[in-house]
Amino acid sequence: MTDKSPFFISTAISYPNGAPHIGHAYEMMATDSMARFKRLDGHPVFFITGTDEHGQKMQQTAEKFGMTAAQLADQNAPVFEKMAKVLNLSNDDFIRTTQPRHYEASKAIWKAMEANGDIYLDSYAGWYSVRDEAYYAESETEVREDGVRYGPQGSPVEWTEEESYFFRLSAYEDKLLALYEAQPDFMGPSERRNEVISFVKGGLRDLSISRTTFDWGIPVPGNDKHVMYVWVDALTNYITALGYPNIDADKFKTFWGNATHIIGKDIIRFHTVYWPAFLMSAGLDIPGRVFAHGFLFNRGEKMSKSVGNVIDPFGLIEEYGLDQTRFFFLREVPFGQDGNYSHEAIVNRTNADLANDLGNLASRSLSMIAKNCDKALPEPGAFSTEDQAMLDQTDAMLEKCREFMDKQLIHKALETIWDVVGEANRYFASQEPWALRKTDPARMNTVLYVTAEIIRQVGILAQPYIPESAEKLLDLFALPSDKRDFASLGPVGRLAAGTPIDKPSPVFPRYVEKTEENEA
RNA sequence: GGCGGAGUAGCUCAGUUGGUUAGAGCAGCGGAAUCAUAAUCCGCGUGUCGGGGGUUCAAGUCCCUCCUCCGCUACCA
Repeated sequence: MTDKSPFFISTAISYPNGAPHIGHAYEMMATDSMARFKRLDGHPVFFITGTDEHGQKMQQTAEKFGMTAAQLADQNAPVFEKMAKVLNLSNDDFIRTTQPRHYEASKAIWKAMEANGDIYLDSYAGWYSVRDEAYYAESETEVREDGVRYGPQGSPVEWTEEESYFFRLSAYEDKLLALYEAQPDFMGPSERRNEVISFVKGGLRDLSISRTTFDWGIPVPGNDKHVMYVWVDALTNYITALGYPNIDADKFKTFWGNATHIIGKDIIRFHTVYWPAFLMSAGLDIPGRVFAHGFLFNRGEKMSKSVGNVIDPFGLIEEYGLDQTRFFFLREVPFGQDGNYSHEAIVNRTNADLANDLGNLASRSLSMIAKNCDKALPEPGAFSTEDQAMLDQTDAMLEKCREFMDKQLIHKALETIWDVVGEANRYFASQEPWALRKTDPARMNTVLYVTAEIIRQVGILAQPYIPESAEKLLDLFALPSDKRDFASLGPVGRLAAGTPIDKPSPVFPRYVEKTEENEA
């Protein structure tokens, strides 16, 4: 109600040298919930995701399939775009780094860094890992029994010598440390801070930012023999979306300056060291927050193609339902930590929280209204202590959720909402409206009214996480679309007596195990 | 090797500045109810709070030490 500042948020862009996996989907779902939350809370929001299509890995993968890198990108990027749609993302743009606008932005930031005296030409020789896209010192590598030399990440390296442009990262050590000091919330979760700080304190070497050994990338301005290092290119996508280099346009002025980047914990260094250094060099504002989420494991095991336990997001959604999938990962996994997936866990969690606790509460209370109150929300009497306590807890949800979401604690926000759902079930059972029907209909009306009001607010607050189901839930009250944002939460938006309520249709189906009996 | 984090009920975790019988959710067991999506509500845990030692009237909560796991980082044959 107070702060309505513009909000820019991004996922990392995905590398489409293969099919999307659950990790990509997870990041998208989580970021989407934050974008939706801010929108419903009255902020202008710009939310982007996309694909990072350049680099040697793309080129090599493409060669394996006998196609060009561009063809591979054109084949795979749309799958990621489709996934965003299937996940019901509310993204305002989808950046592909092969788009002309992105070439323009990348060349512009390069020139800006160059104009600032931070780019110089030198040469680089060393052990290079194609998979890691990185050079390693000889001491970091080892020759294994198979006669092949491997880098610290376990990927093969080869001796490479090339002319390369360098970014004067070493000049930014103090500035970065000052940034971390001045902006304690610059990165999260907080455990990551020390790691990054000690890395920077350990001394920064200038960064090689161009390649000549392949050509699938954005040409370096003024020297076509070089393509940009894929991370210069990739990070720039965030401002491409805002129309960079046109920094005087409204879009850029409105949304750049306090960005929130949601990323995986594996790429935190690129986002908390390189990216702010690039931005400082180019004279642009630094993001407000970089938050790294954890990895998802399949029954405690890392997912990998060789183990064959990779989860296909499309299949997951088909099996359990979109909102069930969204809810499970956002509620079950503390955001920022690693998480676990299993069939039992998702069935338990979604059946218990969605179908049983919320769905059934809506069903039993609204059914009673439809049957006993002339299909309209009854007029409540004076609120009892129990009624008022219940409403107070409900009205207090927004404030708590807001605080949690500002810190990317998605699971805590959901916990707050579902605490109310649990309390509402206890309230409903203890008030026994079905018994009051005969003994005290007026009191029954009050209990049903209070319960309906709780469901209204839960529905509104659940929209960022389970948009489709929340919409259906609110439809049960025929709530107008302009009464569904967070400004309608709390006492100001109380349901009006007389609101028509039909016999409710189920919003959250239970997941029933497939057995041979059920199949037949 | 260094730095940091973690080790609490079957599972996932809470446990403020040390203080009554260590908590929640889920799973499990028993009961109630029948408005409801066989959903809901109530009751039920002999947990060495990783091991050992110490400080204290009092420690999961502080100190020392050891073990295990994880992250970052360094290095040596």
